[in-house]
Amino acid sequence: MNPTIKDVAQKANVSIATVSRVLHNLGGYSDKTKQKVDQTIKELGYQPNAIARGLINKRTQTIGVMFPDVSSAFSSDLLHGIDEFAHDRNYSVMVCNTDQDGKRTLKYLQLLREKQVDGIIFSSEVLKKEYYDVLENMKVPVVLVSSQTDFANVPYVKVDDYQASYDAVMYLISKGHRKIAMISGTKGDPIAGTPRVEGYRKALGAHGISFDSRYLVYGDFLYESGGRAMEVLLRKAPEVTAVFAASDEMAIGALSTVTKHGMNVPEDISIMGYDDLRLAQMVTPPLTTVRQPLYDIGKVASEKLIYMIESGKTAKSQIFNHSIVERQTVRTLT
Amino acid sequence: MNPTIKDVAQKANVSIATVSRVLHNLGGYSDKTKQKVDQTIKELGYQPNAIARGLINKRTQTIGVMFPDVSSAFSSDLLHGIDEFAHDRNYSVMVCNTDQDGKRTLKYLQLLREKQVDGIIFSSEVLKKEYYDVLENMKVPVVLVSSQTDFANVPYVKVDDYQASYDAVMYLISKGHRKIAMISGTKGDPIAGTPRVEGYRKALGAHGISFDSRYLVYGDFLYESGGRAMEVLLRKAPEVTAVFAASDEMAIGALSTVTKHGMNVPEDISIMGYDDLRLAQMVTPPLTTVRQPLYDIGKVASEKLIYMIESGKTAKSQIFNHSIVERQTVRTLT
DNA sequence: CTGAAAGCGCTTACAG
DNA sequence: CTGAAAGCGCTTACAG
Repeated sequence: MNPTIKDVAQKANVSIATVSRVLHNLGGYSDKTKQKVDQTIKELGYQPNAIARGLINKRTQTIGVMFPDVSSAFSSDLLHGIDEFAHDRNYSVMVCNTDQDGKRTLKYLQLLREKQVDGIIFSSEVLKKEYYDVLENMKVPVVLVSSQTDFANVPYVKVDDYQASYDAVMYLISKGHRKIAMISGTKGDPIAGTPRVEGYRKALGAHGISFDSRYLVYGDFLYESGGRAMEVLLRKAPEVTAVFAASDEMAIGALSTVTKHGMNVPEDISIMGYDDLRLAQMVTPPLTTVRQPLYDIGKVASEKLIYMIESGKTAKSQIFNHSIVERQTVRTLT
Repeated sequence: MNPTIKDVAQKANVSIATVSRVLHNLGGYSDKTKQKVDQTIKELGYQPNAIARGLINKRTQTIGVMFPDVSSAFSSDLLHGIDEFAHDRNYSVMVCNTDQDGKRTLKYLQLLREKQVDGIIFSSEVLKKEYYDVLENMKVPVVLVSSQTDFANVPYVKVDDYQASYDAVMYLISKGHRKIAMISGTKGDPIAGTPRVEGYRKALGAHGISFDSRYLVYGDFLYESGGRAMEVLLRKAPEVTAVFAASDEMAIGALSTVTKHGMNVPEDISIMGYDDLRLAQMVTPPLTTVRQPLYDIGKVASEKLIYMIESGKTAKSQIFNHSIVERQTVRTLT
């Protein structure tokens, strides 16, 4: 058995109350006492038990984080940022992989509740009513990452998807493109789907380019779907000069199939991605994309959550700036 | 305040002992009692408090996982597997990002200890004596992933790095290559560095190919270093026909610089990676590589750890099978 | 079949 | 400056 506060109290000939006081620098003891206690703590190698402390304080100093897919580059960048800030403030983070499955999500929420986490970060998924209900019931602060919700005022931190998409397409137009296709993410996705499509259409409209439904094809954000989408584009709309994909993975999928067809990027067709994951720089040619500062977003989400936990107030949502990272997959048309 | 066991006891007109019993299906109560209790649990929306339970059981049902870099594709695949199994068994997982920093690692270890985790998975890093000491002191089971140690018998789960590297180079030789360079990971790394270099040398030797020190260059497993390494290879040993990199990232870095120099893979030079991360399939041409089943490794590590926690016994180490995934970056020389 | 009580390792009024 | 005591929300002998 590891020593408890009782053991040090005994050995130091003081009460456990006193040990607790010096442990927390609460004052109200003589220097001599403090020294004695400090020393026997060292001798015994005493470590406080956060569980016992948590029971009485009703604070566990741990936060829960829910991802649709922990192993995606997207989630893991976020997680890195979240973890960084949390640990700085002496919070631990528990991860949960929802697999985008409602049952699983509910089960994890339940688990996090039983474990008495102090707050929850909910990432990249729509906060359904049923989730919100249990969250509300748990009475812990929640912040959304790359997501939003209409239920109540749950703060979120994300990029302006509509605007980012708009800017991306504007960029393509500024490079002389007019026949611009889009590979969208999951159809109907209210966060990373629809708003990006709207940004695309709006940018087109701003330049009097009419929307051609053959130019819009749907994927699911993943690599394979980008490749498939590009296949249909090549077949149905070979005149397209540029394609904007709603994720880097899909953009890279598109890039692969273009190459597979013996064409070159950007000479024959330009491709633009979304996210700026690490792999955007790793492909050949390096991908031009719109960047979301995922690590920072994670950090700030963590910061807001901990602020809410410790202050009891609610935090303000925050929209992060996106930016266009010019690399080598977009050609200027003359 | 959320309701406690006391509240349900009161409302159901039984003692908390009885509530606890029906909660755990311990038997020793009438059907009628069970029904009454079950119902008021539902009515009150009672959820047990795992913290209180943990205090008394000395089990928190949570495990800690330490990664040098949570945001790497490598770590996140592992994490996915770990999380999957753990949650299946109703364990939560706490992640820690060590940044490969000794101070940080020690700090996290301390944190995990205070939080009373039931066990720890230590990934991709050498288990230094100082870490081992505190781990030993914590008296919780530990399993190593993609790592090994000489201290005591801490079980590990990994691939046979030496053999995997040997097989990779043998594969290259079987394709007719004899001038084979290697881009190694961090020099002196006892897990993913040295053994892979040895496998390389051994395979060469097996075919009477003498080792040329100009053909061996060191990186740090990351993309950029692979590119740099390839630059020196191109300059100092342009006659090389194939290069084996000790990580997919480095292989892809090499691939980029080869392309940048106007050469083609695999026509002008063959490249082979190590890991089989998702991105190996995403680059063009898709990377031939040696696969480690990271997700499964994570899962099994989780399984072993939980086995140790629950049985009190120690688990056996396990070597996973690697395999060669043939894609399109290796050419047959005739 | 059921309850009173001790106890897990702490913190925090309260009293002196 | 210091200690005795209550209590956080549970589980588990022990007794009946």
